[in-house]
Amino acid sequence: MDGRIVELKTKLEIYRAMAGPGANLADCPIRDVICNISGKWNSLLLAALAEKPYRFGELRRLVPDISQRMLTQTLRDLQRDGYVHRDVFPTKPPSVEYSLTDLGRSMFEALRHLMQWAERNHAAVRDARTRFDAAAF
Amino acid sequence: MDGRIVELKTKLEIYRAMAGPGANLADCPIRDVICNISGKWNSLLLAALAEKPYRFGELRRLVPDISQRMLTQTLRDLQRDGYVHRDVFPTKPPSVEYSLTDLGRSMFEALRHLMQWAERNHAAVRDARTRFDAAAF
DNA sequence: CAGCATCCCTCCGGATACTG
DNA sequence: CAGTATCCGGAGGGATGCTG
Repeated sequence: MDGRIVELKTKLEIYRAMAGPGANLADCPIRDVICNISGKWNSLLLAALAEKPYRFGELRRLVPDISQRMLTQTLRDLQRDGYVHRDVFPTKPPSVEYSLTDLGRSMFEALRHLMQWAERNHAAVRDARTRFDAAAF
Repeated sequence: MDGRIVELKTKLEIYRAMAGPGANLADCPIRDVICNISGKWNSLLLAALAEKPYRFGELRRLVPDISQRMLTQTLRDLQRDGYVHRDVFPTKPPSVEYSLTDLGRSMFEALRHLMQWAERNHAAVRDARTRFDAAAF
């Protein structure tokens, strides 16, 4: 299946206007990047770590209703993409500190715009939603 | 300060405020908004419609490997949140045109920062990813 | 042309229990 | 303290067929 090639081509066409003519996309970056920061807890943890480094247990207390499984998994995903650095101190008992990398800080700077917009326009979105649902009947 | 710290605290405070008993995290504005633009096809369709209005079939040809089901559903979701306007022309056969609303354009302006970042730093993210996977074994 | 309906399957994410 | 391991329900999303 040549879906990837086709998709790549459409991506190029679609983003030509905003990316400029020199845009040489090696892959489909938007989905690839956005999918990994749009999880249920990702933006929240990124916001926390952008404030200051935190240890595992601190994050757990800071976000009480995240399951331990999802906290581990989300942190690993963020680390895998290079946004988060993981420091292990072989003390007894061991402690692990998480912090944003330069790449993470750079990315969060872009994400901030969207978070800011979301906070300011949340009411408008919710209004549109209820209006749409009402019109459905 | 530069407003950045304030912004981050705001987000954490929003979370803390509703982290009480019986709190529904679906009310978190950031997640509530971001979740609905972070689907598999959402950013792609938004980018397309930000270019110019399109009809249903045009979008289908523009993004060949989206299933018809997902195209319909994604457009409805975007319309529900007030980002997309749906114009029906009762011609024969009927035609439907989709376009961005003012709210949609406003939101896409914020989203663009993230998309641009993704395009520019996609290689760095992929490098980090392969490095992480290699270190695992 | 622009959808809706149906089947089906993957995988996200919560709950719970165990370990170095 | 900072994780792994396992089970499982439900939402997300693809393929196909039918309609006004």
